[in-house]
Amino acid sequence: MDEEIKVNKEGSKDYSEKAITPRATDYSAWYLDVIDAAGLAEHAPVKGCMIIKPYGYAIWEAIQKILDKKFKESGVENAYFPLLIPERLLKREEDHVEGFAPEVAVVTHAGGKELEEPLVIRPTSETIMYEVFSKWIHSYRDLPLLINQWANVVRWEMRPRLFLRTTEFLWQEGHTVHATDADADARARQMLEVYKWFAEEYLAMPVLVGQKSESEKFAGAAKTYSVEAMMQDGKALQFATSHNLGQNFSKVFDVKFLNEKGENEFGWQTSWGCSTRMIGGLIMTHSDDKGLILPPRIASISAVIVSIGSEADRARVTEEAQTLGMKLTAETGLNIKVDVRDKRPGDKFYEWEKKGVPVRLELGPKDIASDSVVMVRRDTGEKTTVAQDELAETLKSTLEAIQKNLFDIALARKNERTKKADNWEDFKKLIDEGNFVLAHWDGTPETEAEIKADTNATVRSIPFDMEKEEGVCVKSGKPSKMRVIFARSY
RNA sequence: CGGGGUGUAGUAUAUCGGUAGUAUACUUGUUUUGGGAACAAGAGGGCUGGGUUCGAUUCCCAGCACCCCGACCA
Repeated sequence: MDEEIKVNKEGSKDYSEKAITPRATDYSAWYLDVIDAAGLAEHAPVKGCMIIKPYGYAIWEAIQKILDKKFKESGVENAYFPLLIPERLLKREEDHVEGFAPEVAVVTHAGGKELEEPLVIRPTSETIMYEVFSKWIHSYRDLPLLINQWANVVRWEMRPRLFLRTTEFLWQEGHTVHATDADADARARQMLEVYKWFAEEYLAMPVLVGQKSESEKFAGAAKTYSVEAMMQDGKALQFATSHNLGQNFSKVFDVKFLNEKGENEFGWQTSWGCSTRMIGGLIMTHSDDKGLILPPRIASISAVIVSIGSEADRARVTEEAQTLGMKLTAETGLNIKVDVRDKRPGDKFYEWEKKGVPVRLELGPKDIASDSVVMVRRDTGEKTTVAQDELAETLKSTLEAIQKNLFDIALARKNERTKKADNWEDFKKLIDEGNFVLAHWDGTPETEAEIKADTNATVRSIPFDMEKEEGVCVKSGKPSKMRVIFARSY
C-alpha cells in the first residue's frame, strides 16, 4: 500500500491530485473520487443530472448486453414508448399518482404557447404502456405479453448523487401481462432471479432477494420484490426491483382479455427494472483506495499491456507489445489494451489501476529476453512472471480467479456484517455500526415508521429464504413469526 | 424543501480591504524510463449579481453550486 502518498504532510510530496480520499476517512468523498479518478462520470450543468463519460458508459453497455440477451431468452421483446405522458394518464391510478406526484417534471409550454394538457416526462412508463396494452390485448391467446424497454426517465429527486440518484437516469423497464395472478407472480419472481444471477455472476455482488414491506412498496403495486446489496460501509443499496402489480393497473387502464370461457377478465401484470444505479453499487462494492476495481466479466478492458523501455529499446518494445496484444486478443477473444505511450512506467501503471482494469501485463526488455511477461492482479496486487506461451491460459484463469475473489470478499463482508438483534439497544447499536440487522418486527407500517424515525433504518427486505421463528418485535414487543432485514440505505 | 458547512487555476490549497502565492496536473525543450523522475521555459485563478468603500477575492446581502444531516427515491 502507498499510505505515504495519501498523507499530505510537510516533508512528503503532495500527491493529492493522484491519490483519492481513503474510504475510512470519508466514504462519500471516496466514492466521488473513484468515479472521478476512473473517468466514469461527472455532474452536468443541469441540476441533478449526470454526464456519463465513455469509460462509464462502456460499463452500462456491458450490462445492457448481458441482461438484454437474458431477457430475450425468457421470451421478452424490446419496444419503445414515448418520453412524454399526458398528465391524465398518470393520474388514473390513485396510489401511482400519489407516489410519483412530488417528483415528476411537467412540460406546460410547447410550440410557443401553453399546452391545453400538460405533459409529464416519464418517471416510469406503466401508465403510457398500459393505455396501449389495452388495445393490443383481446384474448387469452395474446398472453402473456412480455415487453421491455431501455430508456431514460426523469425523477426530480431532492438529493442527487452520481449514479445512485440522479434527476435523469438510464434504465430498463420490463412490463408484462398474464392471464392469472400465479403466472404474473411467477414472472415477477423469475425476473428477480435474473437480477440476482446478473449481480452475482457478473458484478460479483452477493445479494439478498426478498419482498418489500408495505411502506417500501412501489406506488401501485400489489407486491414489490427487490434485490438488495451491501456496500462497503454496510449500507444497503436496492439493486433492482420486480413488482407484482396484480390488477391494480389493468382495472384503471382497462387491460382486459377474453378467457377460455369467453368471459372478460382483467390482466395480471408485472413490472421490473434496474438502472445505472447498479454502476454505483458496483463501485461501492469492490473499489479500493487506489480507485475503481472492475470484476473481469464486466470490464470493457480485460487486461492492459504496458510497455517499459528506455529510448534505445522503445521501438523494439513497442512492436513486441503490439504483437503480443494482437496475439493475446486472438487467443483469448478478450479486449486487451496495449499502452505503449512514451511515459514513465509508474504513470501508466497508476492510470490503469485507477480505471480498475483487472490485470496489468508489464513488458520490457528483460521480459522479452526471457519470453515472459509480468502479470499483476488489480484486486490483490500480486505479481507473477508468466511465460509468453502460457499467457493466454494463465490470463483466463487469473481473470476467473479475480472474479471469484471479488465475490468472496463481498460475500464475507455481507456475512460478517449481517447480525441478529433481540432487543432495542442492540438493534440501535448494530444499525449505527453499519450492519444488516436481522430482527423481529411486528409487521406494521407504524412500527416501521417509528424505527425509521429513531434510527433511520428501514425494512430492506423480507427475505424469501428466512426461516420461521417465533419472537417479539424489537421495537413494539408484539409477537412476530420471522426476522426481517433492517438497514440504513442509499 | 428544512438545518449546517464550503465556494480562490484542471486538482489541492496559502495569504490578504491596495500587484493573488505555492504544489501538482498541463504545454514546450533537454536529460530520463521495471511503481507517481530532474532541470528550464510557458499558459492558466478569486461562483454570479448587488451593497459598503477612494479601492472588494477579502466585509455585508441575495442568488447559484457543491458537501454533510433530514424528508424522497431505481
